[in-house]
Amino acid sequence: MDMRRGSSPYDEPMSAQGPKLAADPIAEAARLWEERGWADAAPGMAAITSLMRAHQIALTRVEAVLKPFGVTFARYEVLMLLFLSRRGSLPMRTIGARLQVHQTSVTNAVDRLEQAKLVRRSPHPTDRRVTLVELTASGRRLAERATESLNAEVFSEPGLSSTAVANLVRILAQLRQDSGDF
Amino acid sequence: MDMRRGSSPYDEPMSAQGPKLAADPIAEAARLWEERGWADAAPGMAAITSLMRAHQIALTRVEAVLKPFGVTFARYEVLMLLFLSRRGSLPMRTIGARLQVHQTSVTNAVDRLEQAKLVRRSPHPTDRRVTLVELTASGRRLAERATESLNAEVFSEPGLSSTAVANLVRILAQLRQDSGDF
DNA sequence: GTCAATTAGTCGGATGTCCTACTATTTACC
DNA sequence: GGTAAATAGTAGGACATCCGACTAATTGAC
Repeated sequence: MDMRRGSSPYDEPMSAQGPKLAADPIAEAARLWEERGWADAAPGMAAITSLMRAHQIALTRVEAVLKPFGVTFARYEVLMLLFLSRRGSLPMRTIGARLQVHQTSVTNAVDRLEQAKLVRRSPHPTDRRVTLVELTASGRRLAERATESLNAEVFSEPGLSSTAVANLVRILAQLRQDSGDF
Repeated sequence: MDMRRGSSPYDEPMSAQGPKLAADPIAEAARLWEERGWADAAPGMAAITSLMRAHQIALTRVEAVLKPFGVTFARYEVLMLLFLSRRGSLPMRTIGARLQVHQTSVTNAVDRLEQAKLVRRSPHPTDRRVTLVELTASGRRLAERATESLNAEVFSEPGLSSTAVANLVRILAQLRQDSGDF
């Protein structure tokens, strides 16, 4: 629920009691949850709301770095999947399964990547149902350069201590595993 | 970048050496990052990729619970912002600021909520630029019932220990704060 | 006081995601 | 072997998000 930028009373102007340097809006929301008698759900609400907001922040940072390369994060993920694969080509279906997105999202991303001549569709040699996607030379170059930018500007400095990063990855791995993610 | 459902070689079928019970694909991706000489960026990549995936999982769970109520999470957030506010009405602009979304997203959400007769637009008494949004009686009822469902089915059982939940919230608060979120 | 700058909302367009068909192939069962 | 079931991909539609542009109203500077 978030409710950011709020001081105590959500729709009242800043109280006259002082500046009150902007408390964490998610902590505020959790407090309101407790007041409503939903105390047992407050921590979970705070966790999920935090996740939503952190995702939005991370995505914005990543997209800003990728913008000069003319690709979005969704398309970058497709490029990197191909970049890191052995053969350099993958069936559409496999891309969707690896990235955990719907097949139609893959069709969409590959359409745009193909228009930008970063990937190429080609028929599977034996199974005519399958469409293979492979990087072009410029697609490979872009994947490498974009990754270097992302590594330098985002991944190397995620805005958390290395301990916090490790804990975050561990906790989220637990959550993903409980959801049957792997 | 995730690359889920992968055994070691990304585009090779499951090796003949055994079942190899599906390793964490994000851990796999981090390993590949290191192999490419990007070891210093690997933890950050893993953290951000985990965030993306965890967000997707959480959103899917939440949307599933809200579906019977006929609202999406975006619209539910608007309803709850109004539900928890004192006056029960807020300017469009304030809603966008609190939820940290673009004004046009607020226009979109309020349009749909208004069509569903869950909220109502009304003019601001003194500032004619401002449009106030307020809950209708059915909007208030829906907000309460939807929250009870969400609390019972998602927030009370986030799929993590209470310690993990507390740590997650704390770490993400750090990340949000570093990004100037509050 | 008058006109420029700011602020609030909306509209149209681009992107991404999902869902429900629908077509084309391949597999599998009798 | 021939037909039904499963699999791969695409098309169209619904939503959400952002951006840039545009209108209306309020503020502020001279």
